Amino acid sequence: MKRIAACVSAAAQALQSRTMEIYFQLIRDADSLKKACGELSGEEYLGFDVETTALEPSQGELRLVQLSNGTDTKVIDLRGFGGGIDALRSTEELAPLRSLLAAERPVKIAHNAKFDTKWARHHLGVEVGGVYDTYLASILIAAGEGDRRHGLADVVQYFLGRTLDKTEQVSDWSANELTSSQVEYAAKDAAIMPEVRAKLDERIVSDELRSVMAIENECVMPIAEMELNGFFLDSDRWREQLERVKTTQQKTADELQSLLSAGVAQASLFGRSEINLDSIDQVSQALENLGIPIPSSTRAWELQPLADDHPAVAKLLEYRAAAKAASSFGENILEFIDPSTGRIHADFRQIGAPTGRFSCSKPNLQQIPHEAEYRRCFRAPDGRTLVIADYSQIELRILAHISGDRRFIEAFESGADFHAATAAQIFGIQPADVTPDQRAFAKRLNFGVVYGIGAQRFAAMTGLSERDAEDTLRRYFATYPQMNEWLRGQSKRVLLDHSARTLSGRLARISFDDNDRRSVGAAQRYAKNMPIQGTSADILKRALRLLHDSIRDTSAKLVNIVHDEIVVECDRTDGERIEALLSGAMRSAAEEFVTSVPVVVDSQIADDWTK
DNA sequence: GTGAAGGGCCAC
DNA sequence: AAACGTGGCCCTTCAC
Repeated sequence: MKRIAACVSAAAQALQSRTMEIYFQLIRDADSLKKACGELSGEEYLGFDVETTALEPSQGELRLVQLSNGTDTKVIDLRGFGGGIDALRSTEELAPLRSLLAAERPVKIAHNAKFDTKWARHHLGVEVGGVYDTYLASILIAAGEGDRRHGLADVVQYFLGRTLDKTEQVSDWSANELTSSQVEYAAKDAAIMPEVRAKLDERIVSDELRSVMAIENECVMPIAEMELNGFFLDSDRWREQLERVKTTQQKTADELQSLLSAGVAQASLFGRSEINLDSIDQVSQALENLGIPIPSSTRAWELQPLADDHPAVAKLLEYRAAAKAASSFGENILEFIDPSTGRIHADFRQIGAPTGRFSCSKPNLQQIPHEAEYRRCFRAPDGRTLVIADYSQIELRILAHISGDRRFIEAFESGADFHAATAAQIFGIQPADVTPDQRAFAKRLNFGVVYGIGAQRFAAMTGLSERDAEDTLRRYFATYPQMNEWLRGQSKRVLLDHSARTLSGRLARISFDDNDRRSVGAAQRYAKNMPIQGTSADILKRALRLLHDSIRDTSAKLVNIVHDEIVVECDRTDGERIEALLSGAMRSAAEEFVTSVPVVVDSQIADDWTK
């Protein structure tokens, strides 16, 4: 065994520097691997890290796997195993490593474990069991406060007061012979993890975040798998749709150009004006030249009222819609199709928002327009089918449960049309007598309340006078007194404890400027919304774990999630069975948190992602 | 050329 | 011109 004394510099303010001794063993053969895995298998926790030649598992080589109990570190060079990277998945030589990784104990500690587990899953064919993600732990502890970064070096600096050298991270991991500096770096990264975990976990415990930490850790592998699975996009269908959009855009662009240049006498001499239709400045100027009163912004909801009287405004709105479709939902998405799988492997951030919601990018599969023309392009490949399930009004159910509001709960218990039921309660009429207008009204109120809407905004939204809007909100809250109490309580409490929590205990630290009414108001609205939005995220994450476990040995693969919706792909013959497993997992997850209101999951089996 | 900020708009 | 919450992406504009 090689012994290296690695000097790790202490925090600047420390009085003495500290020397940490790292023992590591470089493993390149089956016998040593078996022995090493045996030595580590009794540990409760192991630092786990990998070094790779690319960022995407399908595009590179898994070169090193490091495992460490903190003092004894094994650096496994996979170059020597199984005769090439394509054979790693099946080679018997790696069986001891696979079973160590697959076991629930020892728990594997990794920083952004999604990355490491994806590589293990893709190249070693193993699902990593028992994960502790120090990256997610750091984010949970920060709870949205401050602009701290959460890279491993940042976390080590912040929590251990030491500086971690990451310069070798981007070195050449494909070289035949790795340098001693590379191997040492690899060893150190894994070796430090148990200590990082211990330190972070003290905070997890003292901040009462154990329960939400468990939810996050157990969600890592489902998300890793989902990203590896990818979502099939029919590029022919997408191109057809894109052609239609482009034609519309071209046509509306031409029409808008001529309408706008009418205000400028000499503009259309050569048939084309030089107005950039994507420039707010130029378009506003042109509208002004036409004598059209320009609102202080040119957002759609501002322009809409002017559209009836001014054809140029109507055309502008039409153009904007087409331009948006052609840019945000155009050619670019096709570039994300991985040539080796023919599918889109988007990047999901597990704690994308401090509320706990996921975010998604490259591309953002959570903002694909709802219209069937777009959604039908995401489909099951031949022989497969999609199973789509979403929670019915989950946020309103959470609000009903959290606040314990009797009448709001009753509106759900009736099992009838929820918005109609609330309309009946608000207007004091029989459910059968609710008009479509009244129902739409109640619907907007119900959703507005979740976001802490005020009378002013509600008035603008509905066309009511501000007085009438106030009256309506008053009547709404008089109808649901316990909900009103809860919302007011959140408003009040945030001023004292500067935080809010979800039902899993997920924490949001909320700062505001006492002297700034807008800042206080924003904090109060956030304190009302965060527990609701965040509990919904808790539920989805819990559902993903239950689903993951229940479809493990089936043909089903998780392919997308959108806040309250899960999309699974499976063999055609499996559809009904998987639909039952999916809606069962979702219902069970929600019922762990929401007990005083029925939970409803709508599901269907479909060839494509339309409803 | 690159990057940040602002405006706008898609999703839930 | 949003005092309705959470994101990401595209475009223009402007600074370096």
